[in-house]
Amino acid sequence: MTDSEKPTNFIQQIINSDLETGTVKQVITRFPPEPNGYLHIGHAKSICVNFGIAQQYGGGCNLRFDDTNPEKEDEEYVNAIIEDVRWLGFQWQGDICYASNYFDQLYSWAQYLVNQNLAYVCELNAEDMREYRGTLTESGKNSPFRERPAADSLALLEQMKNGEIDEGAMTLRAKIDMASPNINMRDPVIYRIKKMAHQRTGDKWNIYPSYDFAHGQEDAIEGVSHSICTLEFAANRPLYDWFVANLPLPSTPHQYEFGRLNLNYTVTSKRKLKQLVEEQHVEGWDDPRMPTISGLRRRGVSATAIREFCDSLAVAKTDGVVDMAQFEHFIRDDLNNNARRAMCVLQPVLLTLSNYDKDKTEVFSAPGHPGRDDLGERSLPFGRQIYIDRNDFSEDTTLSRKKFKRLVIGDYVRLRSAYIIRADEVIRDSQGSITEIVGSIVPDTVGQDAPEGIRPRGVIHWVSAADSADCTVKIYDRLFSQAAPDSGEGSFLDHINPDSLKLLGGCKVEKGLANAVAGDHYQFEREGYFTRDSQSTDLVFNCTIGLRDNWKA
RNA sequence: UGGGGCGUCGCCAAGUGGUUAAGGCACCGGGUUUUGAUCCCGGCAUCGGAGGUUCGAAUCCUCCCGCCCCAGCCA
Repeated sequence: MTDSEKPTNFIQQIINSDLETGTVKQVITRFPPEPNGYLHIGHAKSICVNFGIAQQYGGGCNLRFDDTNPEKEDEEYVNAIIEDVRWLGFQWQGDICYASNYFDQLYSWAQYLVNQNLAYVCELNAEDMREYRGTLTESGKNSPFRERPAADSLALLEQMKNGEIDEGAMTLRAKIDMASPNINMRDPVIYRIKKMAHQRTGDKWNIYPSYDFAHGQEDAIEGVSHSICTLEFAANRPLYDWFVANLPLPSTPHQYEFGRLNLNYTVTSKRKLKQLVEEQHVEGWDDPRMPTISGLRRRGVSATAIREFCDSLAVAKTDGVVDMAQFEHFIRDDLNNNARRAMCVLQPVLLTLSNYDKDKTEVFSAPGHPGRDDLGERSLPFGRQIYIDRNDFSEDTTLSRKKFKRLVIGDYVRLRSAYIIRADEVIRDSQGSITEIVGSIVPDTVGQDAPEGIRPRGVIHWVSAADSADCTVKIYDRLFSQAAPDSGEGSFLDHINPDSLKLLGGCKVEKGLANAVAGDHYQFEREGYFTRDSQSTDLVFNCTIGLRDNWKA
């Protein structure tokens, strides 16, 4: 779908109307990750939405770290997130923003609220506070500290800030309505004591603002016009608006929520991904089986594919689960159009062409891509001995041509970009397994149609035995064997697929790929799409995704 | 259960009172093909349910059913 055909989503409709009425002059959005984990495919949608809208309306999008909880955050994540956003192809407006840059301002707004008699220092402990909060059906009760004089709260807040109060002993709470049907409005905590160094502000603070007290104000400071987040924050919107209404903010941002991306056969929750990493169910955040941006990148998924996929998703208020096949479609689509072709034999078996001179070699030329001349040509050395895949050979002569379009003893097949050959006999070891196939070429068939009377069953790939490179290939399957690993009884860990990684050693690849670079994409013809693994020094290829395979055996 | 949100083909999703109810994915047929790929052609829903308003409803009203989110000093 092109942009012009794409329907206007509900956020764009709101923006259009804001622009028309003049309530908004310049569209500013933001992508606000908390640096407590790596970005995943779900974030990619949010990134595409936020940066995409800013781009569409000629505005800007901020990259802002919502670093209000030093307990869970780390600089490693900050750096990984920056790299991922950049790799996805987006550029934020101006400098990178941090919630922690606004801590002073936030603190003075907290004092402002106290002075307005709209916040107070509460000494209820966590347990009591829960008790006082009430339940979904019963309203809460006022804290006994609710009517504390502003001057006292101010002094206490200062002591909290200075580290003179124990963690958990006090909080600063907004004074709203303990009887509100929206639990978020029942005097929410806006500052809590955490005597903990922050990765950016060091030990300056002993108290940190809560998400609710920070987010809208950050938006206001940055002039964000449309603060777009996911559905689960909808219940926080009244609180967001309450701060915007009661604080002397430089602008009045608004929050809008859309449905986050869910994909089947995987998990998109930083908490769970972190667990997979920490409990070593995977190699790390960038394990190619992970739905993280870094994992997908290492797997060989292109940024373009991720963007196209995200753009194909609707921005709406429904929260569905997208079929992994839909993502895979965009991965294949991009790779099919852009990946260079190459041949790699995954399970090699030696094939000797008995009628081809021992000392003779030829070099054939094959296109880098069947439909793209700009990808040039590649050279394929050929000789008396080549490797083909064990799966491309059978001794069963009863196999129909339709059912088995590969090499069968006594029959013909086309070697891709080379000769038509025939299989004549097999050589076995003492165990009886095939160690070598002996065959023969049909002369003058390179680049030529099959001669009269010879009908190759199909086309198979191959590689020169003398002039190819050894490599290892990693084939991945879905990390979880259940479509919804999250749901149901038990842990999502119970549904980890034990066979999600298959390691194939001793593969043979075209010599030209011996120096392949991680991030370059290849289609190993008749197999799938691959990229060199960035974490190995040896020649290791990760299978990004297999080719579509429509034939039914 | 109180509040908020959502229910259109297996999945995603257009649709905002009058359309043969878009499109994509998946799937099923067929064609092309030196990749069983790509590509091409064709097939594939009466809109959660029941009432009602209307000449006319997926679109409006009523009731019902189902799913998601909120009771962190997480975000």
